[in-house]
Amino acid sequence: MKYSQATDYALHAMLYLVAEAPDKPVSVQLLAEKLGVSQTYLSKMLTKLVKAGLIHSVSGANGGYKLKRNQDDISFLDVIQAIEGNTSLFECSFHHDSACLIQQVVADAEQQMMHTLKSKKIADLVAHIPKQPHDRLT
Amino acid sequence: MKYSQATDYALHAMLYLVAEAPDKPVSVQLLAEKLGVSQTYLSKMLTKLVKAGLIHSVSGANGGYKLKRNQDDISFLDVIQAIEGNTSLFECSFHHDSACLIQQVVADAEQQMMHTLKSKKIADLVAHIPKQPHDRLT
DNA sequence: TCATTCGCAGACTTATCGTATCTATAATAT
DNA sequence: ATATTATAGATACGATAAGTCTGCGAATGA
Ligand code: SF4
Ligand code: SF4
Repeated sequence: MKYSQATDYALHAMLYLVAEAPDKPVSVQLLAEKLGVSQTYLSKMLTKLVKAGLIHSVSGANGGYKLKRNQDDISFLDVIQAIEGNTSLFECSFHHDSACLIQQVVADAEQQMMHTLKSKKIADLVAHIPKQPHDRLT
Repeated sequence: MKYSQATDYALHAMLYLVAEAPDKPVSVQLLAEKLGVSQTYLSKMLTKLVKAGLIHSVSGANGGYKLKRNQDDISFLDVIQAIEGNTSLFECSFHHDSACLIQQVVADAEQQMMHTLKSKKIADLVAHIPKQPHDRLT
């Protein structure tokens, strides 16, 4: 049970967008090269980020992606949920009359995690990184 | 990104073991019937619980499974980790020199969740359930 | 205007993992 | 001994993740 690799890519891409050029659009070509992943595949994740309202896309020549909100508003939770969805870790297919106590317990615990992930902003990491998020090799 | 259905089965099985017969062994046949899942499949999860030290198995006629520890010592986290493993939600394949800040953030958040799951005991739910954990239908 | 550059969307293939079954084996009570 | 029960391995199936290919539409600039 792990976050998908797509989340990994998305986090690194956001990290780059925040650290490098908050205003100027960055092409998927450059991002894909930095992360060592194909353009078409990475674009799927970036599109998800767009639909989640985290970034903004501009078509045409010299286009690319740039941040939509203030960079301090973008949390880890935002990125993770944009990719992984916002379904609970525990969801039973069988619905019965009384409320499910098991789901309740897991949901409560998950809420703790989400709270922490929401408080952590992408920009928080940038400060600790010398120049820019390193290129991924794998 | 969801817990596997096996975790669902394991939780319900543990719930039954705690609620019904903490001492007398319960056969996988009975448990499987209650949960609506095949014996051979459920046995795999129960074996994992055995290896995790949560329950004890006794072979032979009138055998089955019974709790190993005190029932108040068995937390949700114990069961979940027995099935899902204890790997972090976020693990990058690429290891570089400096520590990974992303993994750090997610691990911290996950720790919050684990703390809650550890404080919640299986026995806590039994008190709220009228007679016994209901049979699963699906 | 026209061609180039770019993001977007859908169909598609492949790999991986969860789910589930079957069978054989070992251990224990009667 | 025989029936009963857990355990382990091999195997098959299905769902989802991972990745590719292709065409379309929007914007730029020459
Ligand atoms: S108690 Fe919760 S997990 Fe169990 S069958 Fe009911 S809804 Fe599903
Ligand atoms: S920063 Fe972390 S997630 Fe990114 S490549 Fe390095 S180890 Fe992997």
